[in-house]
Parts: sequence; C-alpha cells; structure tokens
Amino acid sequence: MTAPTLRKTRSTGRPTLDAVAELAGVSSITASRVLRGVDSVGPEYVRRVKAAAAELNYVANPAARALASSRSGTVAVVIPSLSNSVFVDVLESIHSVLRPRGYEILIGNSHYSRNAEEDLIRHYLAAPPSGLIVTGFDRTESARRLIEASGVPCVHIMELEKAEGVHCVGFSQARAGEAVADHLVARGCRHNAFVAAQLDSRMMQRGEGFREALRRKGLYDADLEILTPAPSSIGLGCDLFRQLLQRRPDVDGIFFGNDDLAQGALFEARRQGIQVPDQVAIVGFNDLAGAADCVPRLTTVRTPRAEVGRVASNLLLSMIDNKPVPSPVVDLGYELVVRESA
Amino acid sequence: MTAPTLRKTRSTGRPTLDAVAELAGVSSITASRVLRGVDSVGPEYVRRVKAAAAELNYVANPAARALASSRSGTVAVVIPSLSNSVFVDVLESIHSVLRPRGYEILIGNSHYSRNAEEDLIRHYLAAPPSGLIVTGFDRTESARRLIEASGVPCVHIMELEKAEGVHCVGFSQARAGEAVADHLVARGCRHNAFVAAQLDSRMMQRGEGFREALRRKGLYDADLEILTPAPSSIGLGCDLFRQLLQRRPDVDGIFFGNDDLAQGALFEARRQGIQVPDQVAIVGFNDLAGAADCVPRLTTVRTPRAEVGRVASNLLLSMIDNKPVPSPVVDLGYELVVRESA
DNA sequence: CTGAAAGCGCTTACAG
DNA sequence: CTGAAAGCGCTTACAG
Repeated sequence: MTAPTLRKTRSTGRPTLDAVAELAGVSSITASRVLRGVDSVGPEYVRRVKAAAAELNYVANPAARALASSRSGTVAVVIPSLSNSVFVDVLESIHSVLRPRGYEILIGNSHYSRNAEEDLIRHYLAAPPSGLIVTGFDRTESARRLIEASGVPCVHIMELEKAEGVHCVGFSQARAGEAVADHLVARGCRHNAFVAAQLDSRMMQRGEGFREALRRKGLYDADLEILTPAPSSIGLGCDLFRQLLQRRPDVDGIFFGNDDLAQGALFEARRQGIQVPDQVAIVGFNDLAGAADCVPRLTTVRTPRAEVGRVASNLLLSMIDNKPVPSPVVDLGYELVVRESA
Repeated sequence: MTAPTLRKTRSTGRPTLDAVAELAGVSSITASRVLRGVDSVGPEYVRRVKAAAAELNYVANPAARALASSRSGTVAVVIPSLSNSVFVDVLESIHSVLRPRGYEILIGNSHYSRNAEEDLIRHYLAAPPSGLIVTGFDRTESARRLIEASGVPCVHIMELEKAEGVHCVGFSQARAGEAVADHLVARGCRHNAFVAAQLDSRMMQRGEGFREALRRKGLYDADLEILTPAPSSIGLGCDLFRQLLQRRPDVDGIFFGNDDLAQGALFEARRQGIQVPDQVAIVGFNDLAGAADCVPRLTTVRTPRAEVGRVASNLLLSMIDNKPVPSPVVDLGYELVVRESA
C-alpha cells in the first residue's frame, strides 16, 4: 500500500492550491482562505501565501471552486437582441461593475423569442449562476416559474413592475410614450401616428402610453398606427414612412418606437421632398448613435441604459450577498430630448 | 462505522447522475456514457438512462464535468468592441454554430486596448477554455506567448496572416483599401483623402492599401489624410469631414475607414450644401446598417462578418476535435458595393 | 487563528 | 459492452 501521491500541478500544467500551500509552508485550506480574502488568517501566513501564489502565477480553477462551493461566480444576463445597441450599452455597463467583482458574465440572446428565452433560462439555471439579469417581464409561465423556483437572485431590467419578491430597474415605458404625445400635441400636431416594429412588450407599452395621452386630448386616431413584427431597422423605417404618408397624407406628427425607424423616415422624407418638421414632425426613441447628428437632428427620448446596467448590477450584488436592498423597484426615468425634427 | 451516504440530489435540489443511474438501474458511469453520447452502450440501457434523465429533468453539472474531464465546454471570444456592430455580427454567427454544439461562449471586450486584451486572455486561459477566438494579430508579446504556451486551439479572425501554426479566417484589409482607391480614381477623383478613427491595425491596413494604390497611380497626397485615435462615430464623421473640407476644399474623393464616419460626412455635407458625389465622392467601409438607405445611398465595402464567424467556428471545432483542417488560413474576400455616394 | 477529513458531481483510466 | 475505484482541485463544516 503506497500513500496516494498528491499532484502539485494540473493536467494543464498549471499549479494547484496544494502547490501554493506547500511553497508557503501552510495547509491548503489556509492558502484557500488567504486567496479568498477570508480575514481570520495570521498576517505572516497571509504574506507567505500571497508571495507563493504570485511566484507560481497561481489562478484558481473555476470549475473546482464552483463544484466545492456550489457557487458559480457567474452572472447570466438574458437580453432580446444585440443588434439593438440599447442592450449593448446595458451589457457594457453590467460588465463594468460585475467584472471587477470577479464575476464572469454569460450573455444569452433570446432574439425576441419567448421560447428561446425559456431555453436560455433553463440552460443557465442548470448551472446555476450566482445571479440572473433578465429583460422585462414578458416571458413564458414556465420561464417565470423556473426563475422563482431556482432561488437564484434575479433582477429585471428596462421595465417596472411592482410585485411580491420582484426586483427591477428601469423606467416607465408608458409614461415615456405619453411624454412624446404631449410634446407633439404641444407643438401643434393634430394627426399623430405611432409607428412600431418588433412589437416586443416595451414597444407596446410605449405605444399604449402614447395612445392614452392622445385619447385624453381627444386626438386619438386608430388609423394612424402602423405596427409590424418585423425587426426594427433604418430600411424598414423608410418603408413604413412611405406607407403611412401614402395612406394618410394628412399626418403631421409621428412617433417612431425606435430611433432607427425614425432615421429611416428622415431619409425617406428627404427623398420625397417632405419637410421635417414643418410638414411632419418626427420623434424617435432611445437616442441612439446618429440621432444628434442626422438632418434634421432627431428629437427623441433618451433612455438610461448605462444607469440601468450599473444600478441593476449593484442591486444584484446586494441580493447575492444577502444585504438589504433600499428598494426592489428602481425608476431611473427618461428624458425627452428636443432637437430639430419635432 | 457507517457506510458513506450517497447523495442523490445536489445542494441546489437538482438530481445527480447517481440519481439517474439508480432510476435506470445501471451504474453511474454507464449513465454518464449514455448522456455523453458514447456509443458503446447497449440499446436497452441507452433507452432506460434517457428515460430516467428525462423523468428527473436531469442536466449535468458543468463544473463537475469540467473538473473531472478537464475540458471546460467553453469557447472564449475576444473582440475589440461591441459598439461596432461588425463584431456583434461576428458574435451572432459564432453563437449560432457553437451553441448547438454545446459550447458556452465567453465574450471578452478589450475596448481596443492591448493591455486589456492581454488581461482577458490571461483570465480566460486560466480556466482554460476548449477553444479561443481572437481578433486579428495586433497584441502584446505576452498575450501572444500566453496563447501559444496554453496549447488551446485558437483561431484569429478578421485579418489574414500566414505563419507557422497560426489559423485565421478573414480577408485582406489592404486589398479592400486598394479596391476603394481604384474605384475612386476610376470615377475620376484626383484628390483622394483617407479619413480614419480608432486606428486599430485593421483600419491602418486598409489605409495602407488605399495609400499604396494611389501611390502607384501617382495620386498620393499625404496632406489628404486625417487620422485620429478617437472612437469612430457618426458625430466624429461630421467633424472630420468639416475639418478636411476646410483645409482642402479641392478634395474630390474620400475613403472613410468605417461607415459611421461616412454617414456623418453625408449629414455634414448636406448641412453645408455640398453635393455628393458630384462635388466630393464618399466611400465607407463595412456596409453597416443604414448604408443602403441614407441619402445619397452609401458606396462601401461589404465585409463578410457572418461568414467569418461561421467559418472560424467550424475551423475551431475541427481543431478541438483534432480533425484535419483543409487550410489554416481562409480568405473570405470582400465586396465593393457601388451605390450613389461614389 | 489553523488544519485533517470529507465531499462537491462528474469522468478517466483500468479491468473484465 | 459494463462497472468499481480513484481522482479532478477546490471548499465546507467540524475540531481544536
């Protein structure tokens, strides 16, 4: 009977915790404690372990750590799109706070499909991650239950909803839509259209806010809506603008549910010799790249993407660490940016 | 002395392999084989294990699998930006082939920083992933060595470079730049400018190709270049166009190293009443969203982002599986798309 | 403040 | 084709 040989390097050739401990002359659990920042270790040991780790260029094996601690050190973020730069901005911001805290971010793109989102959530929850960030509230009942049953801390972003145990960071899409209607009416537009693509739930909420505000003023005209589930794009904006003007030449104000549609409309207006905003005022949504520079410069609603990512990440960190959270729903607001197009 | 109790559920409450094996009436290793698709298992056992796994809704613990097999099931992709939709397109395409094959994709954004990229590569290689996809060849010597020393299969994308043991999928940035110069000269432009931002190595290669082609025709004028390391954007395109025209009102052809700059220039031209292409022809690069729809429609170079992602992923899969690769360098080409602006 | 033992949930050789 | 044993590299209680 030979004593089992303790390996000091992994199959990959990288040093193990045991190698660090041996070099530092401590037990591996003490080395583990130092490397994890647990404070109940003597200062001399701390020094020696840190030196040994540095010398060996030690990096912990994430798989072993995850298996032993049953904590993954991972945060899964599920968004509906990467083509829509709104979500790229949110992601960047999430990265900037979670990365320095040692979390690996897993990005799941549902492509605006509820079923794809459910699959992603099921996939991630099998791991399971330390935390979860999901977009909005429109999902399958199964996905909802999976999240709840998992017990994994979860923050919903971009929309607001008050419900037991639900944490969210965003703004009121409906009120943003109202603000657009108010602006258009205030500048004298009487025939206001809502043009939207993709038709995800946030888009519909903006539309509903817009609609409601017009209704209250007695200016709502259902015939002045163009909705299509096709993906939002500049090219589609050109098409929809053309369609709308053909059908209703009397339109004098248009709310496009996303800036790319509005920018397309601006191009098409120019091609057709239609004056913006004199003949028809145009408002976009999100204040995406180019909105401030196009001709005419686009009036739009600036949405707080970076703040959403940052605040949601910090909220999630508190939840992961079982710290008290100031408020489970955080309204970050929006800002109507009036430029030249309306 | 009591026999050790085998747990059949994890701390998370999810079933373990042992639970599946028990339910199926086989050993856990046989269950493991079935679930991994190893074929040397009797058909009856396969059926029973699959049924048991389905019944328990079993999903393997990735950490345990990674630790035991020392394979992570992970592919790390390091790109310089998510704001530049070029890389979003590549990522989407990588996801679409690697996801169905069971790989988790880790996205590292270097923000065009060599040091940040080195940190990311060091971080990922500590794991280490089953494969690595990195952008281009411009990196620190340490990063280069880390990759080589790791032995992790690695594919370089977007640029081409023939070197021992190097695998890459992309196109010749320099030749694409030449093609733009040829086009501009062919349409009669005599004073051709190169305007670029960000100044990453691919941008510079395009510039060099453009420059060389002009030189050969005796039309190169160094004063007609504006280079700035600032991030590329539509707004910056407006500024640079204004600067250029102020300094050199005789310019009659401009190659913008990225479409967003060119789109900005188009807006600024309109504001200043400058006719495009009659007074000055404008060519962009990448054929990004909006290029086909702006006014005038943008002449640009379409780059094969989706193909790069797809081909690179398949190449990487072959390398991971130790299958022969047809060619270590794959040139996917580019396409000059002539529209209205030049 | 420090450590020996056990175990996280899989897969890898090695037998048969 | 199937399985018992050992081990992947950490961390979790539990002692002291």
